Amino acid sequence: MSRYAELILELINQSKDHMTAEQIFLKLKKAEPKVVQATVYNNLNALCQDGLIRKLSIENSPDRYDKIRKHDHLICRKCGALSDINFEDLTKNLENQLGEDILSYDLKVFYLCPKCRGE
Amino acid sequence: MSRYAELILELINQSKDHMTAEQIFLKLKKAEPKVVQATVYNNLNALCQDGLIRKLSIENSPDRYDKIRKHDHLICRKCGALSDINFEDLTKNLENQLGEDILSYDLKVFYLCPKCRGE
DNA sequence: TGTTATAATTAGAATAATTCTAAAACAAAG
DNA sequence: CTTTGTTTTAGAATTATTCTAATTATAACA
Repeated sequence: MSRYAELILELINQSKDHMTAEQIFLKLKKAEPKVVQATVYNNLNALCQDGLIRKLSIENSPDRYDKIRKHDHLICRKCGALSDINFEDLTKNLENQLGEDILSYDLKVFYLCPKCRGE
Repeated sequence: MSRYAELILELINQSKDHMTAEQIFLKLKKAEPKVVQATVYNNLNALCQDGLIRKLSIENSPDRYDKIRKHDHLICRKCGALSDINFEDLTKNLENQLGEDILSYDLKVFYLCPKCRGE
């Protein structure tokens, strides 16, 4: 694995945020001022291919990159705040309904976060 | 609702596909040769805002637009084929786990379609 | 060590998707 | 008819991302 790929993987695994490629680039740049955007994109793609991170596509926002450990996402419809949550695993349930093996699933749950609800 | 908005809404509601803005534009153009891409984007955004359609963001593909009626999506990891499926409604289940009201959820299930599995 | 091969990185152009801007066309209301 | 507001247009602009070709770094080995 390439030098930058390791650093990027570490950044993603250590961050609680769901960073865009741009944010990852800026963060990496602090430690490695010579790095360039294309490198970040290349490595992000490679890491996705290798199954070490996953890409999250979310409406009206650039793609975000996330650790691979299985979890779901909770999103505020109003302010867009995105957080991790662990709902009970649905794999078996979904397989029963589908009647076939599933590889994975992606669950986003929309609600109003306390802050936005309070207004 | 604007002229084109109605036509676009109808196209989406009548199609079984999950069309990109580009595909909708091309389809609409057949009936309305003067229409222009920006108009399609404007109207798609307006329709989303009004809650009449929904936008689907899927990794490595432009956004797609879909009817609003609640359903889930089944996606082949290999060929990317996207189809609708109705899994049992999870709202109550998720609300129990979350302890709060949810507005909606978006569930994508990945598997290998029979064609790709067969290879 | 010098030579060759391979992989990683860079700079910057190119592309794709989408949005913006300002003007033109259209529609409705007085 | 005018005025006012909305919709549509053309095309430029922006954003996110990928591509290309050159450059640099790394490793393999004669």
